[in-house]
Amino acid sequence: MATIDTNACPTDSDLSPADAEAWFGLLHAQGALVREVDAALLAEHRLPLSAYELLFRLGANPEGLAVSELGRVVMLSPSRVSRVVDDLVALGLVERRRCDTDARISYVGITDKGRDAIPAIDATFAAAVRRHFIDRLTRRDLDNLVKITRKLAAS
Amino acid sequence: MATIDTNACPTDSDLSPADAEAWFGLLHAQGALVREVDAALLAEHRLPLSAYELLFRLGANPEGLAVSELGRVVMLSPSRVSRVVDDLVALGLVERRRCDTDARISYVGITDKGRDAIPAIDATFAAAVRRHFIDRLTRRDLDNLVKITRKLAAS
DNA sequence: CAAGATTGAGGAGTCAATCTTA
DNA sequence: TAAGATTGACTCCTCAATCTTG
Repeated sequence: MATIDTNACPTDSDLSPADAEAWFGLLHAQGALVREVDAALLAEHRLPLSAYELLFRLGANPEGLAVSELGRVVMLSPSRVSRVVDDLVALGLVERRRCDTDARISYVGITDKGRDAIPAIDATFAAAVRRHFIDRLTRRDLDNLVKITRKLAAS
Repeated sequence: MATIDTNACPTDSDLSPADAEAWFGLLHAQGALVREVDAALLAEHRLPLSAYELLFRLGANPEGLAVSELGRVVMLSPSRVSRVVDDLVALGLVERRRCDTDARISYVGITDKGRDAIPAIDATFAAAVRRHFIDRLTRRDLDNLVKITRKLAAS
């Protein structure tokens, strides 16, 4: 309903109605998507999406990642990463490790407990993403989306 | 860089690498997009993107919209709308109007000052959206995106 | 009681300032 | 001095509780 209203209202913007629909459509669809997946993770594991993404990246990098590297990978500021890591450390899923060659760096690595926890969390994540995103689109749609987001990322 | 790392790392997720790239690619590209447009609006008019969108919808509805309607159109909670409206009222761009037939409803309408302010604000918005989004894609990409977001919105 | 709007509390995220080490 | 991490103060946003009116 809201979406139809939004799209049906060809505003006075400098943007053409088609361009405006592309922008607001993306904005709103993606907002709804993130809300759904975040809510599923929160409900089943009390972890927000950003904590999941951090944990997931650390699972793929057992040697650990510096806070700033982690921030680049998940697109979060160092300060936010630092606080999410605090939370994950409190849960025992992750640990901070000293760097021998440069004491300024704080490596973050997954713990055994964290590694054990990943499959269940990932199942929740994957189910939500499939249900609200993947399964609603064709393979062709997804390919197009990847092409588009790659173009946008090349800035 | 960050994007390439992200995409190049074919995680252990239940999601296929292609599906994961579509999800995270969309997540990250859209996050960056919103940041850019929001920053432009903030820098040039001291208004966040959500205030712009409210103002813009009200410009297209001179008779005014109820707070809850406005929330549906811009995809914000009623409480958030209420506070953004506070800010816009303080700036004199918008006003609250009583509803004669149902005193529970608070209509929000644009003021003359608000109407006068729209063109400059919209120019900033449109320029930012073009620069970071529209101009980076082909017409075909945008059509595909609209098709995709429509499918996603039909939930 | 239910619906619309507002307020309070709190989560998620940022930037700027600070602390430590190179 | 500058780089990496953390902390403080702030914004944006939501949910739950409250107030008012139907």
